[in-house]
Amino acid sequence: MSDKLDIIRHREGHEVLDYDRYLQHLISVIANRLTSYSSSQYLSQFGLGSVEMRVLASLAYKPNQKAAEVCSLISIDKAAASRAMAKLDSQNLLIGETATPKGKQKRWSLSEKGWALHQRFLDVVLDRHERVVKEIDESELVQFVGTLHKLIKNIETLDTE
Amino acid sequence: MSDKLDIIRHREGHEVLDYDRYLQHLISVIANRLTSYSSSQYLSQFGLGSVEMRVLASLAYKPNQKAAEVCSLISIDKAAASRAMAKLDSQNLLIGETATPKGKQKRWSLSEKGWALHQRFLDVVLDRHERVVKEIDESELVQFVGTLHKLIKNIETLDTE
DNA sequence: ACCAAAAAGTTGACATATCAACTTTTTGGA
DNA sequence: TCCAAAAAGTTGATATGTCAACTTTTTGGT
Repeated sequence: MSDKLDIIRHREGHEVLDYDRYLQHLISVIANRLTSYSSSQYLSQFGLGSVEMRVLASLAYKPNQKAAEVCSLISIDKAAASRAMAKLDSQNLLIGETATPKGKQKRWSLSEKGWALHQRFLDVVLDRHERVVKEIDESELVQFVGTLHKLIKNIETLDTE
Repeated sequence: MSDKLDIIRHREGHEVLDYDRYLQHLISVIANRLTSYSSSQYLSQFGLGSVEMRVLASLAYKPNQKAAEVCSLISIDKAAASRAMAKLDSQNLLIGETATPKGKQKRWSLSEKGWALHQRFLDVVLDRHERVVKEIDESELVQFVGTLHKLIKNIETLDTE
């Protein structure tokens, strides 16, 4: 048991959570707000939700990927990816190429239309990001991102201990 | 336009998101994993979900609160709070007291049974927290929490600009 | 005390995230 | 080449988070 950054306070004889220090709470509040706000931006501006836009962005980042590789890159469930890619494909935002002429499974990339949407998406992402990190200087952000990566590493082993 | 901690990379003539630096992505991955893992812990151990447990914990932190005050403290929607409190109350985990004998709206606190469950909840929270922050030292966590609070402040004004 | 307005709470709907079960496709050994 | 096993993908279900519409309760002015 470590006493570093104690997340327990005492109140009238009871132990209670200290919300101001409880990482999971703080992180979840931020993530929920960001996801919700982004989703409403994407839906109103592009007619697609945040899942679809994240998949699209992942295929810009790394084209010619299988569905499973998209899942791995952006930490999304294969069920969500399946539905999102079906929707993107139905709107001709993707190009799917099979390894052989008779193959069924495809590697996906963005179509022209997909790339055009991706550029508009980036504009929205950057504008929002600027507002989110406003008045936080670069060195602090670098440190912060470093800690996020450490947390992700710890979280990967959560259910194996 | 600021160039601090650029979240855009260039790849084959295209601008793409740099996932390793894109805060929203990193934060969401952590929050989703933590919420999902916590929820399964609470459901299997207590038969209640994370929404119910968060409301319970908030009434430990600050007893004798109205539903709206619970919402404000833990940043939860009043719809979710309404459903969670109905469930907690149905299991006799709460005590509700009206301001006057004929009043209808109640201020909520934990019952004996509620406090007992809260103690078990804290054990689970602390165990998980230890694993999440493993090998990250206190000064780094203090800095990290400071940045989280700055982000929360920025996020509060997201839709007003 | 009454009533209109405000606040609080409830209910239904939908987006996101995840799991489990099932189907389809691919892979690799005989 | 054939087939069993593995991998990949699809579909349905459920938990969380949020919004909007509606109902109930409280508040405050007369």
